[in-house]
Amino acid sequence: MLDITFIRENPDIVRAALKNKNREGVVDLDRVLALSEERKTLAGEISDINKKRNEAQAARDAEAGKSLKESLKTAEEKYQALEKELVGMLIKIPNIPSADTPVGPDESGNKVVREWGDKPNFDFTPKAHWDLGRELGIIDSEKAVEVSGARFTYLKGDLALMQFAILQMVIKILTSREELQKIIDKAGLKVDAKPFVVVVPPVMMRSQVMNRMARLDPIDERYYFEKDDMVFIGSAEHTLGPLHMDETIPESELPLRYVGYTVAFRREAGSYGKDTKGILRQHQFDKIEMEVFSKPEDGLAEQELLVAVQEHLLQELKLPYQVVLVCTGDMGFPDQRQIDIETWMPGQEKYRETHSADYVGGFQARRLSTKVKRAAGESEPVHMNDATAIAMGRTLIAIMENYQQADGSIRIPDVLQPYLGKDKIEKQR
RNA sequence: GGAGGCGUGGCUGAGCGGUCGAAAGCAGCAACCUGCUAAGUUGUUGUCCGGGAAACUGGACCGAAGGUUCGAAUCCUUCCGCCUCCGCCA
Repeated sequence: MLDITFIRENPDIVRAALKNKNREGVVDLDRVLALSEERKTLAGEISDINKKRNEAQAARDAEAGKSLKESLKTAEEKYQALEKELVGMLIKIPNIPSADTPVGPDESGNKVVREWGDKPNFDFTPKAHWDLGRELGIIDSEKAVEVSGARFTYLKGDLALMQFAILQMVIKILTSREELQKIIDKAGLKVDAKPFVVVVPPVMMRSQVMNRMARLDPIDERYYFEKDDMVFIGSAEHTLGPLHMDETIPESELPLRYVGYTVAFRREAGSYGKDTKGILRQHQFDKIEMEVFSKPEDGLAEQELLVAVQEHLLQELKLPYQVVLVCTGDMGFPDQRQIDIETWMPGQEKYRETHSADYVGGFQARRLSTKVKRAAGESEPVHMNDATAIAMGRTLIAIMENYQQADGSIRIPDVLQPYLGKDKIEKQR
């Protein structure tokens, strides 16, 4: 949610943001501004009534007390109705894109800012991961369909082990001040190398808190348990973000950096028939996610750090990728700036999205009520960043397709070999 | 799942219908004092919203939302959370 004061002072910027997201018809900004004025006036009236009421009570004036009680009730009911309508509209207003975000209608407007790595040259026709997976016996989709339905798979044997190897590699880097310092130096950044705290967060949460995270809509994308009013998370970000809700953090303690490992659930409503083969688009996949709480002025630099971490991980795995600055029409609702990384998938001859880094500013913190206490004494919403460290399924795909050999086996990336104790994946059952 | 208990300021904890934004202690801050690794004395210290240049001032806040009452931290209802015992369980 945006700050109402900001909206009042910058209606044109907000109007532009609505236009970019095709939400002009969804939110009547003039109504929002009128409501906020009305709310202010009414709050003053309520305060006055309360003053008189306190006086009546002190005088034990029953008659005046009764009548004031009535006026208070009327005023408060009006205030609540107004507040409800106002907030209902406020939460439909997307965040304001950063100055360097390209303007565009959809993903066609995204901008590739850099590429890394050489795409592999094969002297044979490279296979897609679903064929490799089936032939090697490390992905079983047929049985998963019978047991769980479409968009579920069994990862087996060395492929499952590779997932754990990646997890260990990533955790080792993110918890090491020295490793982070190397990444920071390499990227030419000026941030502290404070290590990430490892978290295993809940995968279910109250729908109400998900709403405060501005991630409940569209509800069709969530697995929702009506009986308990709970939703499955679509990312560790959803339960890492509220880790400090209703808290005020002294600025000396920031930044707070977390890395969470969870399964993520996506209903994939509306993507029927898209990417149905293999493990690219699953209802369930494991993911390592980073979440950072920072001072507002450090938010963009923290995003740069998260992107640098993502790039470092892909470079360690020697996977070719491109970094994409996501445009206004394609970026997430709470995002101020979104940077995606797409990794080369030779079996499909395409770059596919494997990482996303979302800088949301104070957009989520405002409703979560996570604040920073400045040294001078005042407090304001903290700024938040969330970013993929590794989306397991898609990273496994990239490794399988980039490291495939003429004989149908898959070479294991050098950095992962120590964790797996071998150098290639061969046919197994 | 059954039975009982409890949610008060940064912490501990009193208050059980008006004199309560709330005792006391601890912690914090300031001044004074003191020669031994810091103690003592005194004063002071909650958050949020509005008005004011400021001093200051009006309002709200005792888990949350409703209700009773002229008046609620105190009584009632619902919800959320925590604790103890029993049952069950990884």
